[in-house]
Amino acid sequence: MAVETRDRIIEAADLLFYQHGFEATSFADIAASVGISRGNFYHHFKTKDDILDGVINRRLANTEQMLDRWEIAGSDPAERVRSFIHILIVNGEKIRKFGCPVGTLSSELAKLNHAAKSDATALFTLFRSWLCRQFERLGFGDRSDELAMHILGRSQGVATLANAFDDDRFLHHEVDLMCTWLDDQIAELSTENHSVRE
Amino acid sequence: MAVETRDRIIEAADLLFYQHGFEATSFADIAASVGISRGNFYHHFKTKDDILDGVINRRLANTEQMLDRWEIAGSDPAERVRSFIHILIVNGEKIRKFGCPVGTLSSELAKLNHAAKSDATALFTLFRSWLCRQFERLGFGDRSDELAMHILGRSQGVATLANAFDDDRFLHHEVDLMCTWLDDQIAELSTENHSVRE
DNA sequence: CCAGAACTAGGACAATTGTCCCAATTCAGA
DNA sequence: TCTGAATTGGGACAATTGTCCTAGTTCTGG
Repeated sequence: MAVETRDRIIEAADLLFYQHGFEATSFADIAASVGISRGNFYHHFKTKDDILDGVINRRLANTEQMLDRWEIAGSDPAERVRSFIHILIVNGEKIRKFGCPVGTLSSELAKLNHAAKSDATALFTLFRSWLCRQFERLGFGDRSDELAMHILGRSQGVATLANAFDDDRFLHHEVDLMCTWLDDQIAELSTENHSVRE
Repeated sequence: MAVETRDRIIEAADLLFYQHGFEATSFADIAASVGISRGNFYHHFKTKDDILDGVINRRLANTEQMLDRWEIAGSDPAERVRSFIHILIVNGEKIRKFGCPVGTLSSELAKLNHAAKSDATALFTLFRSWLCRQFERLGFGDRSDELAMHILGRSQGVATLANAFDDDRFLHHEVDLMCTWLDDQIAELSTENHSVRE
């Protein structure tokens, strides 16, 4: 069936774009990975940019689904933010090899001046607004987006260095620091509220 | 003279690799930028990888020089670390457009499985050990490398997000946070020392 | 069962890639 | 000034790129 092949192409392209980058991945590479002929591509995707769109949309959908799952998982917002932080460990091996899929794609598209750069940024925005929502529920009000960006940035930096140095210990240590930071923020917030009430 | 041309090639390649990435920059691009013929390249650089080596060595030399300048600038180690943090602001415009030169190159070479990846990591190591030295002088002992990696990671994350969102306010805010973090670390350290003495 | 749509394989196409050669020019040293 | 090395420009080269076409095959709805 058509949809199956299309999905298989996107799935293979997703992986290859992540592992080797968008520019460095050719039609031939994807075709070989899927096991279909190069020419067959044109029927499913008119241009390479179309495949990129497909890949980004797939990532957007998968990410949204993951965040939704965490949201309905019942645990408190702080626990959800911890889930986000722990992606670094869950995907630790891949991150050490290829970096963060979101950050590296965004960087590459920025350099290529690619039209889909804003779509890649939308992936970041998905995490950003989700994190922001969690902080709002924790009572951080206007500071929520700031905190969301902070933790998003921290994980990006950890991914970049863990990749550069292939360092698992660093990754774990920084995850601990981020969790501590989260606890501190929550603790500080509650003392603030106390002093406001008094 | 030969050296002049060679340097002009490396300088142009350095800029293009930073702005558009290594893979996306062709011989023709560099030649056009320098204003010499494509064929003339072969006399100076046998392969594209040779140019990359030249660029990385140039960056290594420039970085070392910059760090040395900061080191002899007389101010205390904390001030030096602040100098490092403020690169994010000094180079803010470029970073928002193209990301961190060190981090993005390192990521790209990791994905390309390129032989020069370790050389790119050496650029990180330059900053890492320099920062480590400053923390040691501040009295952080065994924790110095940890702190160096922490601040290195923070700035990487800030660069990635400032680039993705083209956000100058975020960049400035995070720089402030990093400086505050540094002050806190130093303050905590001095109270620790006090309690040890008592 | 059959017409038309969906799909596939294979290759053509011009453009670009990194690499390389060669003839012309410039330069340095005797 | 003369010689040989260093440098340069203008391509040639095969390989690969993204794009596109065409002729077959498979599938589906009536």
